[in-house]
Amino acid sequence: MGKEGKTDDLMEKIVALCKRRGFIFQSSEIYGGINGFWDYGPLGVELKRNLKNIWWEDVVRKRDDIVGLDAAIIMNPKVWEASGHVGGFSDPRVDCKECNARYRLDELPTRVRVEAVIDEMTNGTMTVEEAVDALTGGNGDHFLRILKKAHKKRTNPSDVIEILFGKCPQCGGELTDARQFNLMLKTFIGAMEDSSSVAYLRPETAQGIFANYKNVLDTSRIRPPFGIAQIGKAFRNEINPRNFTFRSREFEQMEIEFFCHKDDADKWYEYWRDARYKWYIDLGLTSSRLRLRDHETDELAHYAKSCADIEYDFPFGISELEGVANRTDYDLKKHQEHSGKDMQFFDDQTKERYIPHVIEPSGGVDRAVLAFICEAYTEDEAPDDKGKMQKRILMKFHPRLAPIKVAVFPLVKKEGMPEVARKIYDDVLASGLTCFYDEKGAIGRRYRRQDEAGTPFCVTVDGQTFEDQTVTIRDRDSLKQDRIAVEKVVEYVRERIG
RNA sequence: GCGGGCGUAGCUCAGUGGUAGAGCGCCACGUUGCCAACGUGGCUGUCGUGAGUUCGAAUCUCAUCGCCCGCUCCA
Repeated sequence: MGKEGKTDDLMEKIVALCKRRGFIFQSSEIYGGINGFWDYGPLGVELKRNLKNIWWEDVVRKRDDIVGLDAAIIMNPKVWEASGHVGGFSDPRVDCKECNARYRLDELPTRVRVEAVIDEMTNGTMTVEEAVDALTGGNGDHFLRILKKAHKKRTNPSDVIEILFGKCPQCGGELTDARQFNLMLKTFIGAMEDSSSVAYLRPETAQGIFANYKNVLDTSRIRPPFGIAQIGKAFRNEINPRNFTFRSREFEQMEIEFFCHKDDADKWYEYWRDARYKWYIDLGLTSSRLRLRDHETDELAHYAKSCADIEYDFPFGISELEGVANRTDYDLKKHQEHSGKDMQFFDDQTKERYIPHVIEPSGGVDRAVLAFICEAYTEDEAPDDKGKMQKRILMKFHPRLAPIKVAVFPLVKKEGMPEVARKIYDDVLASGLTCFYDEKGAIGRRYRRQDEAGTPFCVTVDGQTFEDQTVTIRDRDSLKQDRIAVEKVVEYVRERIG
């Protein structure tokens, strides 16, 4: 009820599966939930951890030009002043209730200002157009109409003020009260809650890297071009969290700040843009739903010279997974100004002293996890025990990402099969692969449960196991079974995980 | 933040003022021998939360929290 026409909505099915199988739960659900926060369940945490580990392996451990960092979530508030997060976004805003236009409070004229301008207009020292311009910066259709009419009819100035003041300059609608918009979550350091103890939960991980750039340079014997990588939580007090975990108030970023000479910045930008795009493809986002999009010049943030988004076509629309930006020397320069510390690098070969430019590949961990979940979600048909085709739901995770790599079953729960299966299970666990043992219910049902968990391989102990020490191993996607020696199970799986 | 829709068992939902239900699931036992099997028995709810109206509220009213859609926002 109330879901007419949406019962087969893909995103709803995915959210339902995530809960049913223990991938993702709403935070604090037993207390009615809390908007914009999510918990990862037993399968979800494995999936997310696999993704982060693969990223870390690929961008830190397998490279000699990137080092890792794990900075604190709470930093000196001056960091956020330097980065522009405190100043730029904390002005009070008012909205028009009619047309939803949003204004900074200081963009709107005060009553005194309205009185003064109308006064000038009445005296003839200002034209109607100039008056509108003075009051609204030229963007006030409603004000223009009212003032023109008032001018022609010589309306009493105080009546005009009453009509205009506190109304939307564009449509004349009612305005809301002024409200503060600051997307940083705030807390207090120490026991006293006053303005001197205010601190912020970081709204991005990048600043922790910039603030430590000098420390890393001085201690790790590394020099440009080099990168610092970090995975960590960030917090934004989003006005409207939406689309499952896609826009959350607490989220995790995986981010590289890559420092290089200005002359090499374009080259490194292109390198990282293409490398990061390929990374997602290699992990299984092979479909046409992934795309790389360069930003138009007018779309660029004030600190970026160029920027590309790696985007995924989610069931709710095309949205950004990762942004790769050429941030120039903007951030280090800002921190040099605000901290008074020299951020220059001295190249003793070229004898050049410079502030490095920064290429930033910044990805959302939760967004990537969600994209891999959406990509993996598959409905197909498989025969039941009578050969009749039944709907099957499976998660086609890349084996590297799959939360559980292998499940082990006895074909039936007797004749010593559970004991043999248990032994295989223990051996697989000891090898370091995630493994799941299940002996409950019919074999077909156990296979289907693992399909929904995205487990790529299921090993089954049957009667033949006792004759020749072999088991069947079933492929999640094709349903095909191979018969292999018991001692080859780990090797078989490892070969296919890659 | 604005407008609209919605909230009943783990899941999907029925129930429109009079004893909270179905299917699936889950658990146990038996049967069963490779893809959501069958039989028998069992488990599950502050009807999102709080207040109000009423003899009586899952049902009507208000508030609140959460979810979905469209705008808005995303430094």
